[in-house]
Amino acid sequence: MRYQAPRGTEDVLPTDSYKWLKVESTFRELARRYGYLELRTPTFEDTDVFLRTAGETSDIVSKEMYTFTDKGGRSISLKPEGTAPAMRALLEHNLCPPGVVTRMSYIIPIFRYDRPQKGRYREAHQVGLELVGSPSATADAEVIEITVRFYEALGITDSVAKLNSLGRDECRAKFREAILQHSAAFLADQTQEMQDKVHKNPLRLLDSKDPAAQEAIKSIPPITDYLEDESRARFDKIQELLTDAGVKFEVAPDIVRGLDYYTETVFEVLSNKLGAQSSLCGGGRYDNLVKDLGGSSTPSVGVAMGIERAIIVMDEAGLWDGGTKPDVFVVQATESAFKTCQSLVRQLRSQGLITLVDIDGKSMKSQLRQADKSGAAIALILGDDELAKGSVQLKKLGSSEQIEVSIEAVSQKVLELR
RNA sequence: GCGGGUAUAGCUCAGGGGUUAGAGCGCCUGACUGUGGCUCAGGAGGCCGUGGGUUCAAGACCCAUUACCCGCCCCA
Repeated sequence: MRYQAPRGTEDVLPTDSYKWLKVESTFRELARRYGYLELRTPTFEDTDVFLRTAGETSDIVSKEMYTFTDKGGRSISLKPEGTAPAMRALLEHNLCPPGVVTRMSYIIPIFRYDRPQKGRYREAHQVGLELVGSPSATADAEVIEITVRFYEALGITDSVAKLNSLGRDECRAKFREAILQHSAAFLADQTQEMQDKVHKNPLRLLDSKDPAAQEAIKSIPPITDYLEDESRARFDKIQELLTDAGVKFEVAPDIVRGLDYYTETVFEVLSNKLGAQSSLCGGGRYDNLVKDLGGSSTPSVGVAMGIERAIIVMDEAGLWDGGTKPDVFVVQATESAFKTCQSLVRQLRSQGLITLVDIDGKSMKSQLRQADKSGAAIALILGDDELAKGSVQLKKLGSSEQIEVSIEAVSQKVLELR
């Protein structure tokens, strides 16, 4: 136990990786059906990509990035989130000119230097979607719908999609003002750090877990009361579209998100199985991000879903149907059967059957134990008697049924019975 | 970054100053000829997280450190 994985990172062991494959393949299949093509971007980016987009007031960018200077003197950061790099790539390759709608997906590691906890790691993984270039409410609804379908497909049923609108610049300014007014008395008692935080971004007060903060903001009307007509109309339209699509959601004024680039729509899916971390995913509309990166105005909406968090919730809900099991284990009963066993194994594998065989010359008893432990559905036993008859014993593990089949017919028989 | 808890076998955990550190599960071997699971018998496997200190004596007490867990913060 000399070396350990670095703090906040984890190994996915061979016995658990099927969970990751399940989450990723479920996501890929869903993305495929909605026409989202996969984008792959580098693990690190110029630090500016994040400074220009996620915002100075976000903790993620201001204090949680893995930033270093490379040997060429460039400031580099491991990516703490996926949207800004995705937009950088689109811009760089000219894939989002005005008027063009682009759908893309990604599966990435993210890095944040934070104190690890249940559901919170220094290296985490996300699957995400970006619907780029559309200002319409239908786009927001599409992304939210896919998100909810994703969790449905994984069997996660007790989580709730929460939806809010942060409006645009003008109404948000008015709302910030209202928060500051209502919370002035509360803030006076707070630490300097807290005061600074709220003054930089008053919205952050809304999702505070501090009961005193909750009390202070109780009397503030929801932000949706401040929305301009256009934003109001979009928010209503999204809800209508989601309702039509049979997507369950709740409107939640306390959903504000931690990245500064969001405009209007924001949403999360929450679960109570994640300890202090309640959100399974987060997303929203980011109409200014591409412009912030030096492109033309490109209204867009996206979502990022945590893989580890989905797995935690599925673990606790007992939603796994087990990993990959071998179809068949070939047991060599006598020494002289070695070559025939080997060729039988090759034959089975060429048929696409997951086939295991002992490689250490263990006793037959041991081989059958291995077969049992492996979870193989069938054991094929081959010794001198079978060699003479050109047959094998086919044993259904889990029952004690055993039949003799000719060696020519054995692949077919295993395919039928596995 | 702040506060609290935990660290003993592959896993879950006992042992709380005094010989060679234990249990359950798991693993390996065997119970006469070529048959797994159940049972029984035997066996392997421990820098008692790491470093220092106190003591005749430390797995145990003290300090530090690292990791994990729980809260704050933050969020995937």
